[in-house]
Amino acid sequence: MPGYTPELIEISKNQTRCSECPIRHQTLFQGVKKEDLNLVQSYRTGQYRLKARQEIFLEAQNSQYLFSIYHGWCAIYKSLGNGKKQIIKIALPGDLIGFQSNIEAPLNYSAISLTDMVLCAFPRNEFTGLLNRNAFVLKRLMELNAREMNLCQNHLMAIGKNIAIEKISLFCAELFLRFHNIYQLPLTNRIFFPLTQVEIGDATGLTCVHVNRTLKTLSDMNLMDISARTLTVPDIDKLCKLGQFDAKSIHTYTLY
Amino acid sequence: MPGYTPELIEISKNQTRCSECPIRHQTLFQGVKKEDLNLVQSYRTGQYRLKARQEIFLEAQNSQYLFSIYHGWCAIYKSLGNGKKQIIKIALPGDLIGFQSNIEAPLNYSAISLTDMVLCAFPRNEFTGLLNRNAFVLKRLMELNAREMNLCQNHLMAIGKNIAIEKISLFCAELFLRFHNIYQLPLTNRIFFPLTQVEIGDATGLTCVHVNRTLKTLSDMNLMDISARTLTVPDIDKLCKLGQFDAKSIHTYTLY
DNA sequence: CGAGGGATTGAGATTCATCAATCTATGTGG
DNA sequence: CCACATAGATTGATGAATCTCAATCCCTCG
Repeated sequence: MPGYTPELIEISKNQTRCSECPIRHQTLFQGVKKEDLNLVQSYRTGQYRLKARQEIFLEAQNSQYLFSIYHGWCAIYKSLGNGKKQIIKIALPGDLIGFQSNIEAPLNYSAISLTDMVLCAFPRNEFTGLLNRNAFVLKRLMELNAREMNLCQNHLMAIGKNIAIEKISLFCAELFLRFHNIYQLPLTNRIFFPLTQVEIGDATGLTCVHVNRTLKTLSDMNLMDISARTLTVPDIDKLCKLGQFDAKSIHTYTLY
Repeated sequence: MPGYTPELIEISKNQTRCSECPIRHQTLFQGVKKEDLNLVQSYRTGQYRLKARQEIFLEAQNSQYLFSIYHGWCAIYKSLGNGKKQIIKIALPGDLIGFQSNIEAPLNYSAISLTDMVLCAFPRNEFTGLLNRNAFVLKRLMELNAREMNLCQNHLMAIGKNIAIEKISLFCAELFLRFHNIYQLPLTNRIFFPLTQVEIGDATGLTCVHVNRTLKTLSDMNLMDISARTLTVPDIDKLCKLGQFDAKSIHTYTLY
C-alpha cells in the first residue's frame, strides 16, 4: 500500500535548516547538540506548505511521514461514524504529529489543518533509526509523549464536566495558556483563534448551536469572547476558575 | 519534602523475582534479556500489598515511587474541586503508574486501588538511571506511553459522545476487551468488574443515578449486565457497535 | 442486629439536542 | 462591480436527555 499523500507543496527554496530553526527548543529536537543537527536534517525529507482546512493524514490509512509543525495550527481527530468527529487535540507549532505506538501501522486518527501551515516531514520507516542514533531525540520524544498525555488528560476533564460553560471555559483557557507558552509571549488578553464553533463543538462534545449560545453567555459575562478569529480573555484567572483549570499545569508542558 | 507514603505493606517473603515474573511480557520490562533482569530487580525497592479503595498516591503531592502493577486494578483520576472526580484511566496488571513528563515534580493525578493489589515499586529518583542503562526498557517505555495515549483517546471518544448509553457501552466494551487481552483469556462472556456505579459515572461524566438507569436499559436490551462485581456481555460485537468502538484498536495496546 | 455503602426509583427542574429559519461575511464567476 | 453561492453564526421553538434532590431498598460486614 503506497500510503495516503496529502496535497503538500514542497517549499522550493529557502527551506529552514534545522541548525537555524527558530523554534527548535520547543520541538522534538530540543537538546540536540549543534553538531548533531545535520544528522537530524539528513533525516528530514523537507519542508512543506499546506493551506487551511486540508487533510494532513487520515485515520486507518498509512502515512509516509511524521510531521513536526513549523508553522500553523491543526486538529487531531477521530471520526465517529455518524458523520461527527471527536477532536482529540489542537496541535500547535513544535508539536510532533503522527507518532503512535506501532509506527508502521495505519494511523489511528486523522489530522486537518486549521490555518495555512508549514510542516517538516520525517519518513516513518527511518524514524526509529534517528531515535537509535541520537539519545537526546529519544529522551525528548518521551517528554513530548508525556506532555501529550497531560494535554489529553486535561481535555478529558474538560469534556467530562457536566455543563457546557465549564467545558468551553476549560478548553479555551488551556489553549490560551498554551498559545502564550509556545509563542513565549508576555501575557496579553487576546490571541489568534482559528476554530469555528462547529470545531469547538467537536472538541467538547457539544452541538454548534449550543456552543453558540454558551459563547454568548460567556461573552455577556465578560469572561471570554470569540470574534474575527480572535479569542479575547479579559481575565484568564477568572476563566480558569470557572473551568476549574489549574493554570500551573501548563508549565509542565514545556520541560526543563 | 519527604513525599506522601501510602499504606503499603511490604510482602515479607516469597516476593516474585523479576526473572520469574509471570506477567513480565506485558510490563515495562518486556524484551529485557534474561541476564539483564537482575539489573531491573536491583532497581526495584520491593513488592507491596494494598487493600481495595486505598490511595496509592495523590495529585499535587510527591511520590517516592513509580509502580508497576503486578496484581489488581486501580483508577487514575483528577479531582474537580466540587468534590467530583474525573477518572482518567483504569489501570490493569502490567500497567506502569505514576510516570509523567517531569518525573521529579508533584504528581498531576491521583490513584486509588479498586481491588486488593500487589505493586512493584521503583524509586523515582533512580528511574532515569535505569532507562539509561537498558535500552530495551527505554524503548518499551515509549511503547507504553503510546499505548496510554491510545487508551486516553478512546476514553475521550467515549465521554465526548452525546448520549449516555453510547458512553457506557464504549467504556465497558473497551475494558472488556482489555481484560481479555491482558489476561490472555479465550473470549468468554463475563469478566470480573469491581467498579461501582459512582465510579462508572466519574469515568464517563455522568451522575450515578443516570448510570443506574442506563445500565438498566442496557441490561433490558440484553447488551451488557453488571451485577455481583461481574460484567456480562452476551455479544461483544453488538456492544462495540452500539458504542461505535473499533475492537481492532485494542490490539495496538499490546505491541510486537 | 445495626450501620453504612451502594443500588434503585420517583418527581421535578435544568441542560442540551434537534430541526428549521434567518442573517452575515466572504469569495467567485460573469 | 454585481449577483449569486456558500460557510459560518445566530435565533426560536420544541422535545429529549440528564441532573438534582430525596426517599427507599438491599447487601455486606462487624
